[in-house]
Amino acid sequence: MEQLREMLKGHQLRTTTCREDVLSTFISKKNALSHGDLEGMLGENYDRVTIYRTLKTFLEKGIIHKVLDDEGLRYALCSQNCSEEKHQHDHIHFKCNECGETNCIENLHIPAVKLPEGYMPENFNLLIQGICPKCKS
Amino acid sequence: MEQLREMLKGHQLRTTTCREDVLSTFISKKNALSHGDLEGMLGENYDRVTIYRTLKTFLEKGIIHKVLDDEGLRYALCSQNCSEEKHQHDHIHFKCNECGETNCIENLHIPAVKLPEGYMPENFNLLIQGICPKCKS
DNA sequence: CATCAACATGCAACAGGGTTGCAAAATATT
DNA sequence: AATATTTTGCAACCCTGTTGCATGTTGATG
Repeated sequence: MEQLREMLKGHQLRTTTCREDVLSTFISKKNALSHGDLEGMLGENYDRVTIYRTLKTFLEKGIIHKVLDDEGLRYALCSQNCSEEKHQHDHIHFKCNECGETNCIENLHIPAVKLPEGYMPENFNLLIQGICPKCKS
Repeated sequence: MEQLREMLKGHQLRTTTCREDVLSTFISKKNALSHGDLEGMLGENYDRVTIYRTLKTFLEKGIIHKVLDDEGLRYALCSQNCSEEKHQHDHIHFKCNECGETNCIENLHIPAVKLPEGYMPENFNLLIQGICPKCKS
């Protein structure tokens, strides 16, 4: 409750019930969530558009980041305290082909790739698909 | 011309002008293309739906594969001869933040990542964003 | 604790991506 | 040239995401 307000304030955001609810949903569910997921969970309380705008704001402020897989766009909490200026740009995501959940894998770096001459890489995004621990029987 | 027919036949596909045009567009442009890109180039000749279905067919037959970046979904030719059964599942894509083009980087493997216990990876997709050789001045 | 500017929300409307069903057209085969 | 099979175009539809504007909230100030 109180920590939600703190987090929002820390990013220069006013506290509103929608922002608190979206943020606490990201914290409790740990996997990446799409707008549709959030709408399913909170849609009776808030307008679709408000949820879109909340996500956009959180993105800009560095509270969440985009997660892409072959089904579309999702969002997940930034592990580090990212800010408007400085985003952590080195992500590994694992999508389970069984349960469909996508999770960030923390504490793991993407190994260096030596690109051909002339490429100047700025950030890396690795998506691994397979079976997650929960689903392997 | 003739090789297009051969490629289509090789995948058990009837030759139609739409398929030939889409395929030859992928061959001439080398970067990844979205449905919208193709519609822009060929849309006067073919219905949107036909282009969607062509892409879907090519995907299933292993002629093209999906490419994802933060802007959405695109498609690119499979380098190897993939088939319905066997897809090459190890892709590195480079998206230029300057010109917006996304390209496959061939002949480069994704280095092994040691995942936490319990994860069973099946395929890997690495998206690198930065500045491409053409745009670095 | 009342006031007020700045900001957030809901609503309506819209644009784009993507899918499905069905009738008409084109393909490959004989 | 005739036929079965596959493709196409069209209409209709759903989902995602955005914008403009009027109304409602927030938090800072006196």
